[in-house]
Amino acid sequence: MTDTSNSAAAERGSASPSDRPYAQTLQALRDKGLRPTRQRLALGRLLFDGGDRHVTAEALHGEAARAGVKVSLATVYNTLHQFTDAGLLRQVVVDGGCTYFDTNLEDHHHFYHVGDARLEDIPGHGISVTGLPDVPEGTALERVEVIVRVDKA
Amino acid sequence: MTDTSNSAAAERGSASPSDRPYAQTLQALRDKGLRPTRQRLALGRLLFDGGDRHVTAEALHGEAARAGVKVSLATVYNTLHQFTDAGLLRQVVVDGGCTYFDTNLEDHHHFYHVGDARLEDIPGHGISVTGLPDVPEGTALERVEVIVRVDKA
DNA sequence: GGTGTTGTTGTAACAGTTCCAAAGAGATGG
DNA sequence: CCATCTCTTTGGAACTGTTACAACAACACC
Repeated sequence: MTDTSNSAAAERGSASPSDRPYAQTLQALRDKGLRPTRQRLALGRLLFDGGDRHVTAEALHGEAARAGVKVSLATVYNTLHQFTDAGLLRQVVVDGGCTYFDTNLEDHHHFYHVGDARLEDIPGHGISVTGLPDVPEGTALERVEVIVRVDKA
Repeated sequence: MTDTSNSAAAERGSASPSDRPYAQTLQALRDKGLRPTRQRLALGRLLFDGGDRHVTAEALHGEAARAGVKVSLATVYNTLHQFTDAGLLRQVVVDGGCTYFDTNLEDHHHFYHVGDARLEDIPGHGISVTGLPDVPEGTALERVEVIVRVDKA
């Protein structure tokens, strides 16, 4: 029963990402020479379907399990790192203890909810940091991170 | 850009720090109802003698050992947290893996040297972050952290 | 299909940190 | 100075998030 290979035909994505959740992931995996395996695609869908997200490895692992996708924690870690290397995710550091991965690749900053260890994008692009001195001798700027720590009022 | 007078150094150093290195620590411990034990005083001296510092628990432990002070790692952790609670230290988060404690209590920001996992104060107080939206409903601002990640050029 | 390459997985290893129960040091009142 | 009570310190076990590893599975290619 399988003449239904239209999804394969549709893969060459130049349309909006919400259109075909896999398209973006698929393309990026190809570009990086990573095989589009069941696990990677499933995780890709969880990550990139819907809006911007901030996940930890453990959280994503649980989510996958709940969604009926059988993936090992090791694979979740591998995949998150591969996605990061492939430029599909960004790693955000806010708190010892665990690592957050952000699907929003734009230059932006975060609110960090101290109480529930949750990360939230700061909306808008109006933020700017002024008065920064030159970086130390012999170093190059990598990124400026602004983390606004907030807690329950 | 404000004038760069160092008020922390002033507050701390007006009575020549090398003179009575314990004084500040002692007083703060008293205020918090913590006994001024050998360990706490020794660590206090290592931390507050000299300029602003950024230490990890492990680093301070090693330093203490090298200085001939016998302190267990558990005590170093305890002490760092107690000092933080007492308002003598500030905890800075830059990278998973380990926790940094900063003796500089002023409102300031950091360069983070990615390569050697080292933290450095950003000199001057001219930095300001503009364009920040209001904090999310039901939360209160705790702190704005700016971390300028730099790496070997 | 065989065969080599790439992925996945469970588990062990690891690092930093915290927890814990027992021993030690400091304060307090006689 | 002793008894006693409380606060500290300590070593080691336990825990957590993460990485390493070796065996097994899946796929691509001839």
